Amino acid sequence: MTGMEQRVVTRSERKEATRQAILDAALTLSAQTGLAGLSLRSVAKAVGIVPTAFYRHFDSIEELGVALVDEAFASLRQVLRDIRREMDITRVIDDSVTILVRNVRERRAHFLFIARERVGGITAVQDAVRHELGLFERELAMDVARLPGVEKWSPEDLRVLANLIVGSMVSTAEAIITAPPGRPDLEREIVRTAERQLRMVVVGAANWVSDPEPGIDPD
Amino acid sequence: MTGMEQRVVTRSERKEATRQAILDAALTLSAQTGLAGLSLRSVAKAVGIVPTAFYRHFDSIEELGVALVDEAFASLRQVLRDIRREMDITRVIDDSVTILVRNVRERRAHFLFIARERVGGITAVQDAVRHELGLFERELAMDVARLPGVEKWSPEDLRVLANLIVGSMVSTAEAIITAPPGRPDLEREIVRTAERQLRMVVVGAANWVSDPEPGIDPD
DNA sequence: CCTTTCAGTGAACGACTGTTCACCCAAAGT
DNA sequence: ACTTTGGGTGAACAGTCGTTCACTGAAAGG
Repeated sequence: MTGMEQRVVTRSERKEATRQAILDAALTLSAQTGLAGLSLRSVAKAVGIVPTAFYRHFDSIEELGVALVDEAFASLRQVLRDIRREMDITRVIDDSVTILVRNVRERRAHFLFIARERVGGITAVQDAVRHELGLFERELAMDVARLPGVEKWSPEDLRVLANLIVGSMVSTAEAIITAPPGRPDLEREIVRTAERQLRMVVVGAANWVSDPEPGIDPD
Repeated sequence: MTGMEQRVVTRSERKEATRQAILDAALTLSAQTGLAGLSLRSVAKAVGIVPTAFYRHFDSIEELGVALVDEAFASLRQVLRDIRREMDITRVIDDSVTILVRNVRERRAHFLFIARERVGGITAVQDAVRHELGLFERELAMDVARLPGVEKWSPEDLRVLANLIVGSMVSTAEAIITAPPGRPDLEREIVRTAERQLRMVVVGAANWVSDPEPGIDPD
């Protein structure tokens, strides 16, 4: 470091910047082709380096995929953690939807990546997404169990309700991702729909009575 | 035609058989690589013909993709039509889920294809799926509007409810597709969950009151 | 100042892609 | 019986893919 204000860019800083540029370019490009259709040469061209220079930062294309998955999953875990933390009984719905929408909007590329690879990617990535959502679903079921009125619910009903909520959140996230950017009116419409749907679900849950023993419905 | 019982396979029959074999192989192979990752040579090898023979049946790979989309969409429209037709007020839920599950199971490859291309494919296919689901959602909203107890609902609430139901159905279909084949126990668990979720939604709908004018909830 | 380190370069590899062409030969038409 | 039709064949094309290699030139270390 010099005493001057002028910034001296060290070599490792330049390297890290290039590595991040590769990750950013790969994330952008994979939005159109998918992770499987990602091309080393297209990434290199987008970054502004020659294809072989890529190997100074990653051992292979596959390792780049792993790094992308890690980066995107950090965003996914972040939003799930935020939603779980802000569990205020009085305003769960509005807060949850707000947090979800804000995170998806801010890290749009990451969630687009996850949404794509969740169903279209290689099996390992699909399983990882499912595992993450499954964990959140169980935690959510525990949170919901503490709400008043559901103390007498069967564990299975709790799980089914949590599954319904998570599914609705996935739908909402997909809707936001799919909506063209720079259209706040469409986004607010999605938010309104999501909130109303969650409210309907909650009303349904409030009027729900768990069967203590499963049996055939009497006609 | 001979008077004998022996089957004489005409040339056009052989051609149609090969064409269908190409479609089947493409559907199977695209389940692992996606439509974008489909390779002409891999399809030809699976069918048992030389790569160039492919062009006796399709003008290009892109046209094969279009044919696959058409084939899969026929299955999608079929299940949506079936569900809408069997709208019996007393047993909507069980019937709907049963029809959905049966169709998805029987045409598993088609729905896997749609699920993949719905989020991962090229924009045209994505828009086509969204359009199809949007049509069904509107029709479903009209059907729901005729059920007792929802006559005084606002049109927007009807649309939101239909959107929630469609979303739940998409989740259920994805769950069935994702579940490993030959596991009827997992499948029945998915069916149970789907039915229970729809029942919760219906209970929520039954106890829902549309706001005539949107306003802030009184604390 | 001299040496070492190393991100980036450019050529080359084998394998793969979609597509075209001339050719073959059995079935269909006359 | 002769001709035409047409699905299937095999070679070849230009292009892309991921990856390896020897090399350069400037920054970092001594």
